[in-house]
Amino acid sequence: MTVTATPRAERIRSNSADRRTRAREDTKRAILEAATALFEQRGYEGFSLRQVAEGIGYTATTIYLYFKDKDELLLAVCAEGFAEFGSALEAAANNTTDPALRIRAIGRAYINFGLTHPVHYRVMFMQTPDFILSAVNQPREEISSYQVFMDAITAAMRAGVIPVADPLETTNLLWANVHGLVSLSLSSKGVVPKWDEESVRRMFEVQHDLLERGWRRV
Amino acid sequence: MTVTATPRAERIRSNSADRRTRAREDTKRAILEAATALFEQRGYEGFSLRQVAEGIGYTATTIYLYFKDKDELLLAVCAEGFAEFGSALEAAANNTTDPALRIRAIGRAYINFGLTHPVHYRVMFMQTPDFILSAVNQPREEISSYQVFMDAITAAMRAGVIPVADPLETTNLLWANVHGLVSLSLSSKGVVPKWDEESVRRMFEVQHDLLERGWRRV
Amino acid sequence: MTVTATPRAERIRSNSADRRTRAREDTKRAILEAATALFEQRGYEGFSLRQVAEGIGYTATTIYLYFKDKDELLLAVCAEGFAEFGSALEAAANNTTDPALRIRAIGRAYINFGLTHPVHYRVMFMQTPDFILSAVNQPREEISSYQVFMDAITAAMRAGVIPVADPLETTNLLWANVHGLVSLSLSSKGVVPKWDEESVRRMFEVQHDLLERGWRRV
Amino acid sequence: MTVTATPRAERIRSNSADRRTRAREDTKRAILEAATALFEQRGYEGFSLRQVAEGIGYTATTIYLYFKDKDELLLAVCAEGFAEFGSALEAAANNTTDPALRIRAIGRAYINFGLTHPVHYRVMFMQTPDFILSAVNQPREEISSYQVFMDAITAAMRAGVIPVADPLETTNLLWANVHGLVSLSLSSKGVVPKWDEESVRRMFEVQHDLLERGWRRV
DNA sequence: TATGAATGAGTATTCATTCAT
DNA sequence: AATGAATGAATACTCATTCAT
Repeated sequence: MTVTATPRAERIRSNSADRRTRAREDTKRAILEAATALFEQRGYEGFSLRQVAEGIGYTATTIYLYFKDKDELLLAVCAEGFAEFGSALEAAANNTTDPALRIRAIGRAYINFGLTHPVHYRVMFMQTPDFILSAVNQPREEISSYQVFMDAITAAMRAGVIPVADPLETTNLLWANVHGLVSLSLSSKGVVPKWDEESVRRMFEVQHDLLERGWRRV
Repeated sequence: MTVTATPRAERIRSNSADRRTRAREDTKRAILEAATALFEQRGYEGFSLRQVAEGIGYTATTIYLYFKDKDELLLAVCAEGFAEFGSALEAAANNTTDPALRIRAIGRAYINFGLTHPVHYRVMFMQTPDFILSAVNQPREEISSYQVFMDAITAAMRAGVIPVADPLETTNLLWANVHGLVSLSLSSKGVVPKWDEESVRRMFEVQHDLLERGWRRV
Repeated sequence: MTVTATPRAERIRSNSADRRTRAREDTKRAILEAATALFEQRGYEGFSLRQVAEGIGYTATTIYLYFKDKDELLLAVCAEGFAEFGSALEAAANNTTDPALRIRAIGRAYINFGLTHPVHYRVMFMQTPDFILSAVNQPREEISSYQVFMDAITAAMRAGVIPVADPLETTNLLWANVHGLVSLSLSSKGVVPKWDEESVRRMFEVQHDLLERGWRRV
Repeated sequence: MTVTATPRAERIRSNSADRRTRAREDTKRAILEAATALFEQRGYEGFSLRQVAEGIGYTATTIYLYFKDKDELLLAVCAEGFAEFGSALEAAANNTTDPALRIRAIGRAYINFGLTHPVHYRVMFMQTPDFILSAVNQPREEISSYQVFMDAITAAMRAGVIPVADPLETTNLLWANVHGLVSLSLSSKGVVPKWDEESVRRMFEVQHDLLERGWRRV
């Protein structure tokens, strides 16, 4: 089979297919973004397909061409967030081999993700567990990021950097620390002073310094 | 208190007015309680005037005689939450004079409120500030509890129990710590292990121990 | 307690209540009739609350004030038909003591009901059994009329007027005979000749004569 | 059949046209069969173009290339039903020359068709005539089966097997008898006892026996 | 010939709200 | 003070149909 110029018809078909695929993905992306925004604004129950559709100038019906139903759309929104979140945490973890530094780096990445993806963060971590639970058959990316966190902690325990304790509970505790900063900043920015992005980053360092100091020779 | 010669008609009118006022307040209270119960049970979106009314044997229409609309009723429910929250924090603060202990006590009270009033907590601290802000005329009880927190902290700084730093930021940090535990527990209970009530209380003590140790070695 | 003139207020209240009750029943009746007509025209699946409502100038929502849901409305339609049908059959049965005549009388009443209540008849006997079955908890009036039929038949068997055979099957057979005439007339009037009301009544007599003659010569 | 000198181009065109026509008819047939199957399975209202299309691996849109709209497809399905029904009756009629037996055979064929094609039967004989009548352009196969019935009856009258009477009315009566059995079985199976297929066939024989006995020496 | 995208009308049902009484 | 009737807007979802390709 020689490399002939692709026949015209073929080329056209292929281009046309390409274009269609691209258009399809664009639309899907538009829906996803509108959905994310609305979900963040209104929460699970306040969320409506109609409004998503209106937001991007489509009919509600159209959404069904891209997502099976409401839940599938919402799950797609979450999945996206979890994927990116997991990557960010892993990248941070792989950036250093020092166990103490690694934990701080993960924390920083966490804070950073929350501050730069407020909408996704809200969707992922500030909703009733019902919704997430309903997606129980889906592969849980969420868990993967939790694992990154916990691995770093057990490593630090083995290295004697932090006192040995129940790893699950320690992970939860650290997670809660950063989650507290991020989520409170999302809910309080503009209402309570000193919840701007810069303050939050600074507060994280203070919080983590205190932690490390507390861990030392418990 | 002598029986002054109030004219009979006047007395009747007044009594009747009293009775009416009392009856009115009773009904209002009944509605409020039913609303709170439903609210705690079904959450913000699952909440419906019809069901509130049914719960106390009135027509949905009747509620409009006591509250302008759904939002006003919901705001009243929230206001009650803030009031109770503020009282709980104040009570905890007044229970001891030791500055360090007082901070811990406030934290405990905070955790306790969150765990026992999950739905209220959600609405009060885990939503876009829009809804709360829309209650512009309401006195901001929220601020008052913030004040309790901050007062305890500045006192502790003066007493040398915790290192001197920006009081606002320190308050935010402590708030974030407890908020992290409460809110993450609300979102993760049943999904991630060790987020049951007991674990959260235990984790709070650990968290606070670490903090105190960290403060001591600054 | 003397017969005083009823106090004015009382009278007004009572009248007003009466009027309301009457209005309510009128509306309910209107809905029922519109529903019956539509059900007959379009069958179970083609039937829609919206159209019923439009037909009588109400909003679809209004129907929910009178009937819990679609099924309750449809069941009411059927119940009505079955009640009247049962009465008609019983009346006919009680009109004579002669066993043979009684059977013929019941048949005539059956035919008469079908011809004069075509709409109800369609709803009651020409739909998928699914719907009727779904009403399984409802007291089954239908059965009562079936019973009238069967009682007359067993009596006739005991009297030696018709040959002894399985009563259920004999009932089914007689029922099928009259049902065939009625239902075919409903589906064929205007399409096939000789399916007008008068012909049907005449055909019933012929059919029954043949039956009796057949029975006699078994 | 000699190979005449059709020009090559012409031959190609013609073959190609043939092939296209054949392909077209194959597809049409496939659609029709899928439609019939779905129709038999889900009934008139449960029937959806989307599902028909899916069943044969085409898009819903494709169906519009073969049938103008949903109704046209449904009418085609019905037409097939009428055709098959007519054939079945004719076949039964031609199977014997004995006038009495022929009538019974036609009846049996009728019962058989109804029991084995319940959904078709429903649409053909248990609906308001509107839908069928709307198929004005369709040749009325229905009539042809009616004719088969009536021919057998007039023949039987001439042969003295059944008493002479108005042929139309006699046909209607016989039709009603079998229709009663079939249609009541369709509506009552599972609700009323003894309406299973076997009972119906048995009841038909009983019914017909009685008829013949009634006819003898009226 | 076949398809993918899109739409508009339709379905049952729920809810907040208004109005006359 | 309380209610019953009624409405209009909203919800998720399905379907027949059209159009450009």
